[in-house]
Amino acid sequence: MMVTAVKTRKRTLKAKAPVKTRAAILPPVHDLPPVHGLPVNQILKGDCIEMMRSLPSASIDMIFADPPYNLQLGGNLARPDGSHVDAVTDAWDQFDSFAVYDRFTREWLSEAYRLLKPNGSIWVIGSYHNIFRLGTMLQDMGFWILNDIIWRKTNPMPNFKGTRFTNAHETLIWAAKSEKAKYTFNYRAMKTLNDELQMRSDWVLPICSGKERLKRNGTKAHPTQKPESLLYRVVLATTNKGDVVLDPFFGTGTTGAVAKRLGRHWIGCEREDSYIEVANERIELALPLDESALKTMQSKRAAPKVPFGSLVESGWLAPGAVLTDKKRRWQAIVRADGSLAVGQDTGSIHGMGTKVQNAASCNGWTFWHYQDKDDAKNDLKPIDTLRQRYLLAIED
Amino acid sequence: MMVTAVKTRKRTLKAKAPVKTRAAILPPVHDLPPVHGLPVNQILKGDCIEMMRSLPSASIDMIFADPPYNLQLGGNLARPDGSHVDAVTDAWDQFDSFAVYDRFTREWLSEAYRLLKPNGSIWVIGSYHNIFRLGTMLQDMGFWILNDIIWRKTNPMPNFKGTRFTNAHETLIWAAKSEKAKYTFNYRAMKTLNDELQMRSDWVLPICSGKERLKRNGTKAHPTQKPESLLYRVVLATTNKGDVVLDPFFGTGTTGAVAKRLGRHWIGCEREDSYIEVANERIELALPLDESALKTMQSKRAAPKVPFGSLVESGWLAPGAVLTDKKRRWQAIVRADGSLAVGQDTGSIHGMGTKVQNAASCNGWTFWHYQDKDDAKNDLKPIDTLRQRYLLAIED
DNA sequence: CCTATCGTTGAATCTGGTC
DNA sequence: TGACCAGATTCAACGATAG
Repeated sequence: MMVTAVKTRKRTLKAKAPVKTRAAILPPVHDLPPVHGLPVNQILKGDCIEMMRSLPSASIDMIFADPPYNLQLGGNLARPDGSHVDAVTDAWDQFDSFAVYDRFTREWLSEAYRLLKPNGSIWVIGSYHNIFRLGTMLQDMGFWILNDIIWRKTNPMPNFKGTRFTNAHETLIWAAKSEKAKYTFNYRAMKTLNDELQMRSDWVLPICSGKERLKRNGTKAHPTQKPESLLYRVVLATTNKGDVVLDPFFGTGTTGAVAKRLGRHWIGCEREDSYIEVANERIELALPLDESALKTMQSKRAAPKVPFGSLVESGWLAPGAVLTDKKRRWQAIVRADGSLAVGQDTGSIHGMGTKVQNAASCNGWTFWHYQDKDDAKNDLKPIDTLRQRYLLAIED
Repeated sequence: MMVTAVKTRKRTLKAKAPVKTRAAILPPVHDLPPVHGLPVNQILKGDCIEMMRSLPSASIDMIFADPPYNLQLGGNLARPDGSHVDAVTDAWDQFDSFAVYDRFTREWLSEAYRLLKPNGSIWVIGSYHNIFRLGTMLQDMGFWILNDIIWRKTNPMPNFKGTRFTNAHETLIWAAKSEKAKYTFNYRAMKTLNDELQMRSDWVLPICSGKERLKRNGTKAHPTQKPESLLYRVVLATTNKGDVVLDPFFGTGTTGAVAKRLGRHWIGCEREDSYIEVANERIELALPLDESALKTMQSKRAAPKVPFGSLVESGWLAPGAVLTDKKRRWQAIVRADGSLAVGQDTGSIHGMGTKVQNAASCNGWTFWHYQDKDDAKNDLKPIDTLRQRYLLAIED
């Protein structure tokens, strides 16, 4: 079996281009010592299992794998405005059964196990369609799970038909090769990145869009391109400078681009020519992360928004409680879902405030009041004071 | 095999207690129709698998299960043949203990599958130690996963050693009994609860602490008591009033307390006397919500259907009236039979909306607009507002 | 140049009743 | 069981265009 190494174009060639790119102007940032016996900083073209078999055992420091999710989609899906949703229907995501998917998974995970150094670690990412199978198989193969990480998307696609909860996250699993392994975890770097608080297992990051999203002929080059901010955190947390990172499902090369920026070696496996081409161009141009990408890496410390319903389900205000305005002109009953009922009319705290006053708008938090039982005087307090207390209670 | 029903104490008994509880003073608010052939609103004392075997097939609307997941951590673990399993030291033992855990899981999940009604659904909760095995087994048994939900803890325990990411979440899986099942999802109630945004798959809720955390002799009564807010959302989202909710790992009865409050029947399985005692006391004190508070915002799907023709024959819209789309690109004439005419073409409000836009489908109620005479500004309103008024008018 | 509005789009297991 | 059709259903971010 032949390994075809598709090298990224040489910097010297790029410098002759008529328009100087920033990559051509800037000096190379890292000067890493070479790695012997490994085809580093290349894309290996071909089936990932075969490509991995061509590499020597115990040679890789970290593996990041974004395998097919095995989505099992029904027919076409339309948005409420009638437009068509461009779904992931590529051949590479089609498997006949869980058994077929499991066999495929076991094969590439076996190679991953062999390739990892004893103290190396692996990351896999998936959704509920496949992540449970990945996790089970990791455990059965002797990997030792260190964390499951939730990527909470700030801007997920909604559930257009209102049939389920909005699927607003993906799950990553981080595992060592054994229970006793001395894996790399850059605790200090993570804490710094997170405003001096321990980095948690839930990461709030936007999906990959805008200028970061790679395009070919005006359409997305890859259906499931991951954001660089996600890989940045993964690579920074669990590798050291000069380490070798392997991505068996390289796609458009997010892992390679981030590894290059952070001074790590990378190896990618990819079958599709079109992805390889895009990835090589991208990595060649890889620069220090741009402003917007850096910004998303910092934690967001803004106070969380509190839906009125949270007060109800957390028991701060019981369904059935009576709210009034400050002058007790109107009464409203709190209902189980956090809506208010005024006579036959129902709606949100803001909507009902607007309605009873026949106003253009209304801030329900300050308009509606409740009677505090602990208060001897029959004073009314705006429900906003409950929100303040709730915020204090849930504060980290 | 005997089923021991440990009933919650009767209200009349409670009334004789020296200290009157709130539950004793208030009249019972719900009057749920009885459920025949099921020991509802009781704790079944004993092994959960045996208890579940005593219940009839296809009798349960929703199952919430918080199974133990410390089995592989070196506690006393017995193989099915009774022999002792040594503490987990290597991958083989680890695999061995997973096999035991899997067998246990398969047994109670089989019973859960049998007990669920065809359109019922199941919730399981766990951490990375066991959730992947639960998810895989659910899929292998034919359950159809609807969502995985992340309970994002606002106040998790820090990782004291700084060796990993702070484990700040737990994972829930929500699954139907089959792909085609018509499961219950109260979309509108969830949207209302979340300030008019779709409820997402990541839920931010505090852990159970403070006054809610049940104590015995000054220490926590149960090591993993779940917050009521979590169960509140689960029960409100995926059951209807009067449904039967089963919790095979009842513990201190959070599921029962919330079910009672929300007007659902509950059944709990629990082995430990101390938990049963605490749970019964707690549920006895839980206050059911009254009818009006229990009501939630209804989706249009649940509202009675209004044929467009009804608006015409009731005089809300005269034959000959002119409808347009929002941007006045197309005009349609209302005809006496409730059909629309656009030029020579005629059809339903939906059909004509579809046709003029050359779209795949169209909701005529929101597409077609009329001009309100009472409105001084020449604003167009969707004919859906007429339907809303009609619905209010015919409501008694 | 700034702001408002409109159109587009993203790993999605995405309707239900009747004939 | 499949075809038909009434009708319910979306959030955040980005880019282009208009004012």
